[in-house]
Amino acid sequence: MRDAEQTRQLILSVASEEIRKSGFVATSLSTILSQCNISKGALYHHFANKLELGYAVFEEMFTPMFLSMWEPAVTQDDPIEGLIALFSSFADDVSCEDIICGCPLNNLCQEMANVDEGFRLRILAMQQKVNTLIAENLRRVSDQLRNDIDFSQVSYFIVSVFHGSSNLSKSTQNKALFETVMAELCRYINSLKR
Amino acid sequence: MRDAEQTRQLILSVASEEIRKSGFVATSLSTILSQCNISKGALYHHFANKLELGYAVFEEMFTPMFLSMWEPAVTQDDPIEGLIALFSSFADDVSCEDIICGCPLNNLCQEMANVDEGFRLRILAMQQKVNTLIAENLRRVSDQLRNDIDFSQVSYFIVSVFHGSSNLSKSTQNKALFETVMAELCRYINSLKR
DNA sequence: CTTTCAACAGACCGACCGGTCGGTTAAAAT
DNA sequence: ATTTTAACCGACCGGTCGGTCTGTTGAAAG
Repeated sequence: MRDAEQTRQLILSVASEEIRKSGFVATSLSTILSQCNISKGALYHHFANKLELGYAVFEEMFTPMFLSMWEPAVTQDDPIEGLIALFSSFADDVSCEDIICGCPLNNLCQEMANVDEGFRLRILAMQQKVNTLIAENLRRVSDQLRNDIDFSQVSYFIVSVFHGSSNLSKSTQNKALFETVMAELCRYINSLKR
Repeated sequence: MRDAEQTRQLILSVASEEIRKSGFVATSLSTILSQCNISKGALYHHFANKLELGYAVFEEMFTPMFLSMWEPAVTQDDPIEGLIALFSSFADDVSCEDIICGCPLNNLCQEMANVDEGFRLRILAMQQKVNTLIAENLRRVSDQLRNDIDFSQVSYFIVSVFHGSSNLSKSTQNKALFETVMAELCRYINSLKR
């Protein structure tokens, strides 16, 4: 009957979904508890406090999510085509609900970076990891690209567009705006080729 | 002695600064009251509730701020040079504290667009106004630009980069990253020329 | 001088928050 | 069969929040 690890995973799963939808602060423990059908005692048996739960969600749920999104796109033979395919398919496949929620990394950065150092450092590490991932894979095919490219700069630029557009789209509640910006982003990425 | 309008402006001023720094939800009325040295009765004499205060801050403080930032840049003779000058000077002049706070429009969009319809519609209107402003002024000089440009798309793209980069920079707590992305943005804008 | 009312003061309220703690239960170890 | 303890329960706590309401005050109008 009792399975501590399963309970822990249930908490992480429900908490990550709730944080994704409502943010960290707005997510109340009581909401998580009722969705999990567990008591407050159970939650505090597995996590020291709300902040530690948030860190666990970031590390065990969000981090794999980010990497599984960016990594396949840039590690393939042609990272340029990989990124274009990623953004194109993203614009096609993303649900209206996802648009409303936005990217969890971007959301948490905005909400928590100034509030909690633990979150800030985790977010920073993740951003740098993504940036390195993109930059190094672009450098890998630098012979196919213009020779005036600052790979790190371009990489941060790309991520900025992605996060900025997903944020902009929150006010329209539909993905039309997101698709528009992604189209321009693909055009930009294509212009990196020599 | 008593000056109702002055009190109202004081409240708006303190509230806008606090919302800019901490967001709408995290800004408590007690903080505003103590900074204004007024009572809760005074605040509720001028504003029906916290939400109405937030709307007033958006309309009377933030909206003029946004317009005064974007308008002069694009309405000048050469909007391309205007935008580049804007982003360059912004990267130079912005304080570390401003970076940490981020753009109020972007912040409110992220925080409130999914939570309150009143905020969402106001933010949406502002975004569309800025987009129209940029797009129409680019179209004005379209003879100097490439002929394959979708002005609205490019305009949303530019704003996305700006907001995305100011958000990214929150995790680093310094403006180096912001400067980097602004540099790439200026390069992108230059590439619009024919 | 008196009246009137906008402008303000601040005690108070219920709701909700994260967190604590003593008690219970189920299952593994002996 | 008994003991032990990890896993879980849920009542309770202090604190903060937005919001209400009664009362006071100052200045303008009559």
